[in-house]
Amino acid sequence: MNKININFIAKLRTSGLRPTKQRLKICDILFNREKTFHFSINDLTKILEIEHNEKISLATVYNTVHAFKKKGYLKEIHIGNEMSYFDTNTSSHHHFYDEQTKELTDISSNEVEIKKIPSPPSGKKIDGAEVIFKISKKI
Amino acid sequence: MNKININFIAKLRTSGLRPTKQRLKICDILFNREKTFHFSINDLTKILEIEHNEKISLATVYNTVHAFKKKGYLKEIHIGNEMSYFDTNTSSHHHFYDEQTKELTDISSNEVEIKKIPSPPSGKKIDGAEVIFKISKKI
DNA sequence: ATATAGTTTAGAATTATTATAAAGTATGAA
DNA sequence: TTCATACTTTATAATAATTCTAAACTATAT
Repeated sequence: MNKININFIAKLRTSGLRPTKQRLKICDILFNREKTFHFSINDLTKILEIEHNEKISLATVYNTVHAFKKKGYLKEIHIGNEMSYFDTNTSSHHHFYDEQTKELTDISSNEVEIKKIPSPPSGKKIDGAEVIFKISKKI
Repeated sequence: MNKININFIAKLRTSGLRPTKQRLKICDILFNREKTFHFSINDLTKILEIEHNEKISLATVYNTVHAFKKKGYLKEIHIGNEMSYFDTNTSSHHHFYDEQTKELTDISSNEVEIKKIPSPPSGKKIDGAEVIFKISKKI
């Protein structure tokens, strides 16, 4: 039980989530990283099983990830044709998406500037913009 | 068998797709429209069954839509958390996405201008950019 | 300690999509 | 025309991602 885990315990408690050992383990995997992390539920389950030798029920992995998303600790991304991806970088940012490798890379918000913004449909307001730059191998 | 259908027959033939009655019916629904059309396989199946009283096998609807996509007559879009959506507007363009109603609206390419473009990862080239403007009801 | 509300779990259910393999059909050649 | 053949359609089964369910478990406040 290190300092980092104590922080997670506090973080979860203030969010109204009980700091169970499953949630703490998942926190450890997701948030003890230098770089932001893009993952699917399947990725996370594999990491838990193989790298950490933890057998957390699949339903719990879903529950936890969705709880973290609801609390704003994760962001859900929908790109590509497959399943849901989650991103530990919850700030507004953009992505490179490699259609060949299906790989996602973050682009920080200040690297993109949208000059001309369309006016929203009447009665609607724009909450944000996300750009996906499709990339492929240079030939 | 009107003029429009004859055009579809020619179009399909030149694509190497046989103009079957199922494909022609789907062409009629998708492409005889003023505005571009965003739909899921489920939407299209419902339209076929209810509005046109056609019972085309679900597998055929999938096959046809994917064949049309491969030929470049449809574009697949991945936004929101659900299933695949297809767009009859295959030109490069952007979207408004209403997170409350899950509704998609087209934005033509010339209404958006990206000023600052990030440099792609090494060895990769940028093929295109798509912007999703998230909108919600004005309060 | 203990009651209670929040959590985890295995397994079933649901939903979207793809695969299969048999029956049907468009097409070009004879 | 007729016929062979390759392409299509179809119902059904299979797969895959996700959600539901209800019973067992556990953190927490009293």
